[in-house]
Amino acid sequence: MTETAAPGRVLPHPDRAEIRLETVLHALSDPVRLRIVRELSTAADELSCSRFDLPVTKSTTTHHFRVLRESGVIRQCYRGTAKMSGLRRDDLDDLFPGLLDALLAAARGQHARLGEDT
Amino acid sequence: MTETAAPGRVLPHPDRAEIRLETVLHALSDPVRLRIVRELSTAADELSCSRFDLPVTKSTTTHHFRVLRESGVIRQCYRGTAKMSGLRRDDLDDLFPGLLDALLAAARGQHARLGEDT
DNA sequence: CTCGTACTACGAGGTCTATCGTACGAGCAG
DNA sequence: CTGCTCGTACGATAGACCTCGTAGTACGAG
Repeated sequence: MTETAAPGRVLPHPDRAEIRLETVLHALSDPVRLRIVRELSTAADELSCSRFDLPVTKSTTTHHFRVLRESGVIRQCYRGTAKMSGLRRDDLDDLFPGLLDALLAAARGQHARLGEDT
Repeated sequence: MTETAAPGRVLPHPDRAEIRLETVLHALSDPVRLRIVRELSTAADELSCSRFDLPVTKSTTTHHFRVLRESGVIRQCYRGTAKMSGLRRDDLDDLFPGLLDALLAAARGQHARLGEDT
């Protein structure tokens, strides 16, 4: 196939320089999204959206993944019908050194402390 | 006056154990509040609300300080008519080790990079 | 007591967000 | 081609949020 990709099959991401701290923090201030990021961080590779067992419908899941992608927290691409997602560690570490690690540690710590779902 | 204190003169703060990461991140996802915290972090001591020159009205300023206090990011107390505010470094460092420093570094870095107001 | 300053409380307007349901497109297995 | 699964788009709704203006309370100075 010579064409680039099917329409709607290409996903817009912000450039590294366009990533803003407030937007990232806002993206992570939602419990569902924080949980996605936490699970994503433990996975060695990228994960498909359907790998997650979230307490919301599929529509809402799509919405949350988009917020994460548009804020620059994750990178997404299609692989067949599956949409793979992975953390943008390199970009985030470059922009905000140590922030992602501290954030993930805090998220895991709180999760262990309060032991909510998942 | 026989009553304990004037109404509204006592400020409710969340206990350390009640501070939630999502709430903290949400509190810091607003540019005005992030700026308050950034200025607060450079001050050796506590500051009064009127020390800040924010691009919003006083009503809105009160609102933002309350969000920060109720999320557990800052501690506030009255000193005469002035309301003093200070970061809850000890509590935050205990709950989320390294997070506050990484956050402040990220905020300063972005501020230096983009050079917005203030 | 009176006044000025510092901050708050309340209500309103406009915007954003999270959530859902339903209907649809893209790819893969028969 | 026919289904099946994965994910999207769109519309709707209810709630939260930022902002403001006005009116009011607490404290200290004169």
